[in-house]
Amino acid sequence: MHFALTQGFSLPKTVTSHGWYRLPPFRWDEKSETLSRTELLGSLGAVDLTIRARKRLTVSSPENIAPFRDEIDRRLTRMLQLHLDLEAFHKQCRRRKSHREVAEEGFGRLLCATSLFEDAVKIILTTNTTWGQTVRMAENIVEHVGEKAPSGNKAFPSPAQLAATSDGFLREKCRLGYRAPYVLGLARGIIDGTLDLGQIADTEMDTPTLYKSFRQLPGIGPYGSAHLLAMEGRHDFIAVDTEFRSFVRGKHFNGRDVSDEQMQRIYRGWGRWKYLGYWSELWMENG
DNA sequence: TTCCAGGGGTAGA
DNA sequence: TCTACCCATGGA
Repeated sequence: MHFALTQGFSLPKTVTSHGWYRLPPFRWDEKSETLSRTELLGSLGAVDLTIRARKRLTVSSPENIAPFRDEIDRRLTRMLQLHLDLEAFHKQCRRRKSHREVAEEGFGRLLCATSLFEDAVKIILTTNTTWGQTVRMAENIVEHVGEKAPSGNKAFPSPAQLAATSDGFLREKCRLGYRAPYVLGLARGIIDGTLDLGQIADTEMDTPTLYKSFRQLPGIGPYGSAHLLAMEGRHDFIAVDTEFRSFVRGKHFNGRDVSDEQMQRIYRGWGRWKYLGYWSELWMENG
C-alpha cells in the first residue's frame, strides 16, 4: 500500500524527533529506517504494520489491509503529521543563522500516536516521573491490556479495553501509581460519553480555546495540553517541563535560576511557532 | 535516608 | 489568579 509524500519529508527525522518512538507499540529499526506498529484495525483486530519511506510512503502487513486504506491513511497522517505545512516555520528558521540547519534538514514534524487517546495516556505517563519509568508503564499497559496480533506483538489498548481494567490493576500490574485514576477516568469518560474527544479536539477551534479544551481531560495540565497541541500541529504554547527549564536555563541564561515566564519570553519572536523554535534548538543540541 | 524526575489536582488565600 | 501541599514509583 502506497501513499504520496510531501517534499522534504524525512521518516527518520520525524520518528526520532522526540522520545515517542521508544514507547510501545512503536518499534523503530534505525538501520533499515523501518517503523513498525501493531494497530487495532476494525474486523482484523490487532495487526502488524510496517512503514517505510522513500519517494513515497509504503505500508505493508501480513494481513490483507487493503479494505482499510482510508483509515490507515488517516492514522498515518496524524502519526507523521503529514498534513502539517512547515513552510512558514522554515522561513523563520532561514532568517536566523542559528536555525538554518533546521530548515535545511526539514525538522518540525513530531511523531504522534495514531489516536489522541493514546497520546493523552502517554502524556499522563510522562508526568512527574523519569523517562525510564514512563517507558516501563507504557510497556506494562501494552503487555497486560493490549490485544495480541498473530505475530505476538501487541497493540495499544482501546478506550474500552482500558476502561475495563481497574484502579488496582493499573497500579499493581502496570505500576502507574497515582496516574491510574487519570488514565482510567479518561478511558471511562470516553466510553460513558462524558468525554467526547472529537468535540474536545475540534479542529475548528482557535488555539487558546483548544488549549483550554485539552485541559479538561483528567491528568492533563498546562504541560500536557501544550504537548497535545503540538501533536495537533499547533505550536503557540510551550510545554514547560523540567527538561525545558534545564535546557533554556543552560543555553540562554548561563545556568541562572529564572522564572518560567522569562524562559518562555526567549521564544516570543517565533509567533505561532514558539514550541518548534525551542524544540528545534533541543534537537540541534542532541545531534 | 532523602531527593526528585519530560506535572496535576485541590484547598485556601 | 496564585501558592503550598500532596500524590505513587523507583533510581541516584
